[in-house]
Amino acid sequence: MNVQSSHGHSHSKGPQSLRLTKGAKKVLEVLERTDELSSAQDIHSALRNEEDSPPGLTTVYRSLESLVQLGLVQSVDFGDGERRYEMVKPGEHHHHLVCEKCRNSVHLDQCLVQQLEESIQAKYKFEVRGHILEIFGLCEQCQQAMAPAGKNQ
Amino acid sequence: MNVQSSHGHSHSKGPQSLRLTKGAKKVLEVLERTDELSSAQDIHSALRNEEDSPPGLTTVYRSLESLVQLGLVQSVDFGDGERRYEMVKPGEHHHHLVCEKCRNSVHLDQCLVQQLEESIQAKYKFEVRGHILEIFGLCEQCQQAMAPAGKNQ
DNA sequence: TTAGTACTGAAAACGGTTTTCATTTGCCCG
DNA sequence: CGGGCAAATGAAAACCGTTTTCAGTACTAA
Ligand SMILES: [Mn+2]
Ligand SMILES: [Mn+2]
Ligand SMILES: [Zn+2]
Ligand SMILES: [Zn+2]
Repeated sequence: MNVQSSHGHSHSKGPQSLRLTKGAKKVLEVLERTDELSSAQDIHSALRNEEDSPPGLTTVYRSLESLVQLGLVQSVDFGDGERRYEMVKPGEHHHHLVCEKCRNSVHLDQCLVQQLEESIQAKYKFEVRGHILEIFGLCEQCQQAMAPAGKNQ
Repeated sequence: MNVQSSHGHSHSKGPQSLRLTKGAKKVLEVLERTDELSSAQDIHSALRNEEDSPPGLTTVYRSLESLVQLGLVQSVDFGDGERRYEMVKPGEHHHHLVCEKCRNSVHLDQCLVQQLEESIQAKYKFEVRGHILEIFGLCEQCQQAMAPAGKNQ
């Protein structure tokens, strides 16, 4: 995986390609110091609160696209229409247990699907290339907070 | 699971509730005879091509909402911003292998997540309530169609 | 019939994302 | 130093699936 800084001018890809532009660096900085998942808007407003000339929302989107392609960031889909992003170990990915009550999420340390790829390949002759997997429910704290009192929702 | 016909007037839920309205029946008819996943728009245009007074798109959305709640239909999210729907065995659900080339999908017969719920519960004290899981790749035909000739995409 | 409620649908609103396009940036080279 | 030029940027508009609004209609019970 070949990560280069912007204006490195390697005579390669066309526009919108895999350079770490100024904007992308700022986006990455925000993600670096967050353990939670952030939407494009989250990132954008974080930057507006701290940068003197923050990148526009469009640039944030474009940066995220590059960062995902570079394997430094993954995009996560909770099915609520708003994509979230987070840093990952380069080239890796993971899934989550998302609490429906407090919205916190546990980052799983191993992918449940990867270890099934072979059997899927064998059984269905299907070449797995990617997948979506997110698990929803209640985290330990919210279970407890729910049990004693009258169940809230 | 208590499925009743519209205007059955059980003195229960408020509006927007779990009745099988005229519109919902038509929607269900469309889904009954399709093996593929259908978007709301798909269903809507199917109905416009065959009904003399087809339900509006709004009604299609509302019907799908009810049908999902009734457990007769599941909504599936491929992460492309357009939700799809399909009939399921009442109260059940399943996942798919989606071919990125021909867009056909294999309906899996067992849920990979359900059998992991216990261990997740044990390891993370997380109460699983739901999940998203879809797998993308290449179906057998598309693999073959790809291998011999110059690889298309 | 009448009154009350659920259902319906056209149009507008919504909200996240993408596209457009004119401007700016900054490296390259003469 | 200047242009020259391609990449990067951002404001505004477009997009597009979905939801909301609200006024009209259909149905049912009394
Ligand atoms: Mn994570
Ligand atoms: Mn299916
Ligand atoms: Zn995975
Ligand atoms: Zn499942």
